[in-house]
Amino acid sequence: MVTIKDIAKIAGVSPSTVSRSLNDYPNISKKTKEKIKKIAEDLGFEFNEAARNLNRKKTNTIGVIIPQFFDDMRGEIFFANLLGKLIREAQMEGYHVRIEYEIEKKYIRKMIQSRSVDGLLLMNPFISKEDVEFILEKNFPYIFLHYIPENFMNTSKINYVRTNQKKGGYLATKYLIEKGHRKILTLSGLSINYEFKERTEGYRKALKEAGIGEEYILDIDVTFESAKKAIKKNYKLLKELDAIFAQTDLMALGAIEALEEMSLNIPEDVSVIGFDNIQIGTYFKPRLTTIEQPLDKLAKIGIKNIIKLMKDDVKVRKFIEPKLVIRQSA
Amino acid sequence: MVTIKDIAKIAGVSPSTVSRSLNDYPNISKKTKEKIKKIAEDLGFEFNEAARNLNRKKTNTIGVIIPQFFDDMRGEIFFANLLGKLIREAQMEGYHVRIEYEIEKKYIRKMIQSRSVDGLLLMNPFISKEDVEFILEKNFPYIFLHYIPENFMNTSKINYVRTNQKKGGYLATKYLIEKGHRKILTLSGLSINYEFKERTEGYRKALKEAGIGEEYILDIDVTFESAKKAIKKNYKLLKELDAIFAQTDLMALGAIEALEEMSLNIPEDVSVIGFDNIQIGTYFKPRLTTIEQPLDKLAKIGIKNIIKLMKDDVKVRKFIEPKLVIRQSA
DNA sequence: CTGAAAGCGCTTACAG
DNA sequence: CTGAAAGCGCTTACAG
Repeated sequence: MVTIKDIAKIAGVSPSTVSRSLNDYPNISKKTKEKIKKIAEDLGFEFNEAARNLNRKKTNTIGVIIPQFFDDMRGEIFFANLLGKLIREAQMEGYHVRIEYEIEKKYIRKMIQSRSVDGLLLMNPFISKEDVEFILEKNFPYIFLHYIPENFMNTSKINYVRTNQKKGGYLATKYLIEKGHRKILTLSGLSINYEFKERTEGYRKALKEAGIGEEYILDIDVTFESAKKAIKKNYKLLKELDAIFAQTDLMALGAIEALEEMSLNIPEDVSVIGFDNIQIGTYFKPRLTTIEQPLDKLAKIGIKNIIKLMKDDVKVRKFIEPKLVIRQSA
Repeated sequence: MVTIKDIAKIAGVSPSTVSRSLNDYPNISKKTKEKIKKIAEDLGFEFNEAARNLNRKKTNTIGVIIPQFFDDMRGEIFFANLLGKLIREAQMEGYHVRIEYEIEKKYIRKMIQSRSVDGLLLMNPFISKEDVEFILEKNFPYIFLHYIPENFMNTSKINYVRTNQKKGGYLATKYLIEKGHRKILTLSGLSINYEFKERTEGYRKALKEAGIGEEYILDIDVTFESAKKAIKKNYKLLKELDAIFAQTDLMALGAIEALEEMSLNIPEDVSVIGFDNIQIGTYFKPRLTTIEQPLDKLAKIGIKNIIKLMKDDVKVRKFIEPKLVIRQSA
């Protein structure tokens, strides 16, 4: 492997000069700088990353902690290549990304103490209190991405970048109301995660604004199958309804399948709106109307801000606005 | 940050002894070893990664090069969380993974020369000849994962882990034949990538084995839309056919939508089989019969073998066997 | 069983 | 504009 020492020897200068030249320091004569760059180029020299990191006390890499359920069904489909987007954004800013599951209790601690990363994007809702407190106490640069652990929801001093879930629920419900629907069922997963509570809050807010008194909330598993089952089971209730707000697209698809098997037409008999905007919705018939959580923005804003935070110790509290995507199902 | 020097001072020993203790060298008295471990634990000590990497001349990380089209539609859907699987497998083996797009011409070279990674999993079919030759010449540990660049297809000295595409095409076609079909159309993407050529070879092999003379091959874009269009356009041809082997699931779904719009029933009038086994196929009606490319195996075998190769300089040439998944569409 | 010393490949304050 | 020297935090051959 070629080092700056090798180059120094060939060029007849000191290693310091080589370092300065290759790093484009100002106080180096054009002549030697060019000579040295030429030699480095010819030899295919690249700085040894470990040596640099050790000396500079930074790694130019952003740690990303992903949740265990990331490769479950829901994760797989919803997070469609979020990792790819994070990698791309980081690379565009000149950083690397170190994506990991938190495989042991003190894993995050370890990443920090070993100085493996310069900052942390935390995407795990189940991150332990101890871990978070450690990060806070060390004043280590971090941002909660997409999720906030529930016990920190109400703390004001937390950094985050996440979708405005309540707004999403509100948009979905308001759209249905504007279409003339009054009896609107929402399929939620209240017991699973607070984001469903927030979506439901949005649902309520829209109903209230429209002066609609009746709520229909079903708290179920957030899967295709359980949505399908729930719709079939509540056959009677359904007769009175005119629209469904499913709080994930997969639930929406399950609901639609149930409705079709009951010979109901969508959206003529019942309108259905989903949440997430997974790509599948594009291929299903009827094409799914839904609320988009813009993952590319999540990635871009997350990366940009953790980098800013690594430099300046600013506060980062950003909401990403969800978007109504109108297609055929509602 | 706490270092072994700090621990040494507290324990009243030399840094060497601390290093040896924490690394569990045999020739250290139980007593001091335990004492030192206790102190390290109390202080929350972790080895500085950069220092270790510099000294040991390795990083414990595997580089993964992903293709630019990774976040295109096809990539997004087909590669469903392949990255997550790679990360998980690597972590289970005690390694990190550095996933990157090849953003500039000599990026791979740079990763090698800067000693950022110990080995490379190459997943880009468009990797340049120069890059590959550089890797080969440096004798740097690498494996082609899933793809092999076309100009190296016929070289015998290449390391790879990939799905047996020909076998996949064969299995799909053979299944259709066994179901009694004779006039089988295949929707391929011959001009896009050699993997489609291989699937088509498999198709041909199965036909030949069954003594079927007629081939129906459509070379189109491998998208939902173009498959749909192709089917509609070839309406006449279709009247004679009894089955379709679409070489991606998305094409299968496009074909199905076209057939349904033409009031044909699946599988009664026309059987359709796909390729990939993307998750969407599970939710569509009719549920998609398809050929699975087992991505979890790809990840696991890829990671396991690059690690082996980093240690031993063995040859790695592994095919992953695709699997027939029978559901409803054929 | 333990320590002193050299070295991994850089960067940079200091001196000239 | 350039060099010698110290230091980043480890590991390990050598000596005892």
